[in-house]
Parts: sequence; C-alpha cells; structure tokens
Amino acid sequence: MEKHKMPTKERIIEESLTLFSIKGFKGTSVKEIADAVGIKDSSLYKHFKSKREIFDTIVLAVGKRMEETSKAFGLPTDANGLPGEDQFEEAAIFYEKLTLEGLQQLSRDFLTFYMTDPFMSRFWRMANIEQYQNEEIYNVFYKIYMEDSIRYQSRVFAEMSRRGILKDRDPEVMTISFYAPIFFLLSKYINRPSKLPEALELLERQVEDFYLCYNDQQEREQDHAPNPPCRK
Amino acid sequence: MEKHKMPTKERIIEESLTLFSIKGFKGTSVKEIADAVGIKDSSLYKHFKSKREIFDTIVLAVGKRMEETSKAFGLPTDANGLPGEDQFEEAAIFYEKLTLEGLQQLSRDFLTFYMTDPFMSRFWRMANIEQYQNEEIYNVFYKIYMEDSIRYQSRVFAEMSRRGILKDRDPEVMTISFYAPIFFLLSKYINRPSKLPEALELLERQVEDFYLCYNDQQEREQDHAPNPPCRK
DNA sequence: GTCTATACCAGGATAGAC
DNA sequence: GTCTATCCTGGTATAGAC
Repeated sequence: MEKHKMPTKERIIEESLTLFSIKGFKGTSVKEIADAVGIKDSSLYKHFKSKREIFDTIVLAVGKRMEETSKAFGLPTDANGLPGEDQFEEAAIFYEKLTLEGLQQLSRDFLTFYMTDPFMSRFWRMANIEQYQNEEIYNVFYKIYMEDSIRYQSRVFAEMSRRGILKDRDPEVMTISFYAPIFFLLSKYINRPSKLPEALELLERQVEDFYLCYNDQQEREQDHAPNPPCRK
Repeated sequence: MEKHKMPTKERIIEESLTLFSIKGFKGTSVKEIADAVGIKDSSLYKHFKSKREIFDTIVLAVGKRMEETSKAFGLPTDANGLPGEDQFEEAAIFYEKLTLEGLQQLSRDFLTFYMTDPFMSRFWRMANIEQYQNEEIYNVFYKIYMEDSIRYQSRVFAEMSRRGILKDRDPEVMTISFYAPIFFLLSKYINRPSKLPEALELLERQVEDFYLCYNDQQEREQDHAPNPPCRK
C-alpha cells in the first residue's frame, strides 16, 4: 500500500469519499474520518477548515476528474454539455467503433470503469445519496448521467442514421435504448463490484440485441443486398 | 386538507417519510418531524419509542403497500418474488394487454404511479438514499425494483415468445430493454413530478420502439404473411 | 502538523405536571 | 397525549502545547 506515502490532505479526501459514499455526509462524523486516516479529529482542521470543505473539495475534484476521463468515451467535454461543431472529429472515434464488437467494447469499458474505478464508483454512490439534499450534487449527477450523455449520444446516433449505419429511428429513443440498460446495470451492481462479470455478461447480450434491433447493415459480412427496414 | 383529521401517529409517519426522503434518516431530526406535525418533540415519544422505530414502521408499511398495489401491475405477490405456477392466470392479464396500446397503457400507468403516488415516490427516494447504509432497505429496493420485476417479466415475455406474440429473442434481454428505460426515466424524473408529461412523452416513444423491435406480428392489421425475423 | 483539552451546541430521549 | 424541563451523548470546532 502506498497509501502511507500520500500526503495527509489527500488521505483525508480519500477516506472521506469512502465514508460519504456509504453513510452520507451527515452520517459521517469528523472523528470517523480522522480515525480512518489515523490522526486525531482536531488535527484534521489543519487541512480543512470544516467538514463541509472536505465535501466540497471532493465534488470539485470529481468535476475535474470527469472532464479528464470523459474524453476517453467520446463524451462532451465543455461546460454546456455539447461539443462545439468543430469538435466533431472526436465523435468520429465513435463511428469507427460502431461495429458490434466496437459497441460492446465501448459499453464494456464504460461499465467497468464506473464500477471499478475507485473514485468514480464511490462518487456515484455519494451522488446518489446526496442528490436530493445538495443542489450542486444533484446538478452534477443529473446532468452528467442523465442529460449530457443522452444529448450527446443522440447526436452521434442521429449522424449514424444519416450515414446508414443505424436504422432511421428516433435518435433519442435509440440512445435511451442503448444507455438505459447500462444505467440500470450500474445502479444494480455498483455496490457489488465482485459481480462485475455477471454484469458484463448481461451487458454483452444487451448490446448484441441493441445491434440486432438498430443496425441497418444486416448483411455486412456479405457486403451486398441492403435490406429494407423491418417496418416503416 | 383532511390532514388534520388524521391521527397523530399517522401524521408522524407521513411527515417523517417526507423528511427522510429528502434529508435521509440521519439528516432528519426528531424536532424537525415534530415541528412538521405540529407538536413538541418530546410528545412524539408517546407514539414511537425511538426515531428508529418510525423509520422501521415506514419500511414495514411500504412492504405491505407494495404487495397490495403490485397486483395491479401483474407483478409477483409472494415472498420469493415468483408467483406459483398456478398463479399464472394473473399473467394472462398481461398477454391480453400486449398490443402496442396495451403496453403503453401499462408502462404509462406504472411510471405515473411511482412518480405521483405520494407514498411510493417518497419511498423510492428514501430507499435510494438509505440503500447503502441499511441492509433491509437495500434488500427491499434491490429486490423489488431490480430483481423481482425483471425475473417475473422475463417469464411473461418468454411465454409471449412461445406464443408468437414477441420475437424469439432472449427473454431477459427483452425485459431489460423494456424495463430499463422506465427505471431510467423514474430515476431522472422522480424528483420533478411537474415534468411527468415530458417523461410520459418520452416513454411513449420508447415503448413504441420496443414494440417495433420485438413484436413478432408486424402485419397484424392485414392478418396474413407472417414475416421472417429480421435476422437470425 | 499532530497532539490534549475544552468549549459549545444539537440531537435523542426521559420524567413528571396537566 | 401534549406540554416543560432536563439529561446525556456525541459531534463540530477552537486553543494552545510540543
């Protein structure tokens, strides 16, 4: 464990996040945090001037962390949740991946990341606990997980429909069809990281079916005879 | 308001649930509850012997309430989450409804119920807050919303595949495809009941698309020429 | 930057009058 | 079954020695 090499301030953040993500802000005492870090509660105030400040620091840190990592999944990176029109090269990464294997890779990485990344999984839980009480957390949680992702991916999927990669269906609906199962599995398994394989197995079948439903190139292997849509 | 006609004990339950669903158990003080009810905090102990007892009473009450109402949606009603084999007449209600209109009705009712039912919407939030801290709540929340629903509906959908109403796809996948968007919308809108129409509009499109993907009777109107599956 | 000691208050709960 | 008064614990935070 290199934990003991970490500066105390970071260790406080670390242990606080763990505790907040289980017991919530109110449910966690300063003494518990101090105990976990291995110092006296009063010493803690040399690093932060209040318990609240620890919490706020975490929220801030997550904001930064998300921005860094969101690019890895081709998610929007600026403040209002939409990439500039000229940022669409990033989206191109998506298009490349839109074979079944690419989609599965992407969704698998996404689920694995949120379930196992020590920072993100704890933040998910903390946000879940605090969302109704804390305006800022609510906005972050709601915006990141339920609005930005959907809005951005809708545009990607719309573009893919235009290119004939996906069927010509409502892009927002397709996005939710793709994203909601991931969100559901995340909610279900976030607290049981040991069951990640089970979650991934389910996800794989889910994405396979998504592809069956919405892929518009059913004869790709043979590379001819573009089929008519099932209906409409 | 007939609130004032209610016995004090019920009013305590009532106000506690509201507060717990926003601030959590730890975040809610006995004084806050008493204030909301309109009595002194000490008086509260004539009705419950501790704050914990109020909480437990709510959890218990919800358990009962759920059992009563779950039947309305054809959900399982016994302890282990599966209806007895002889209970499958209940499921028949499902089959009847499995026109597009029936499915939309069902999902609409479901979402509306959880978002607007004063008891259920608050319980959802409370369960969400307390799930990581409270074993019992976790089990209830997890079991009801993420396991029982899926397991039961999977069997219904499997039966429907067998009858040629739905395509012959993985029943569990179909169930999650149907259920996850509802779960997602519930998570997104549970705290914003005024946006119910927006949620319902999204849901309608979602279910319509589900039907497009999985219904196996694409030419029902004409009642002939059963089509081959899109693939496989 | 960690400790001990302490101030201070809020929250849960009880006793006893009415 | 509601009140006032009170107890006690535990939690946040500060002061000051080392």
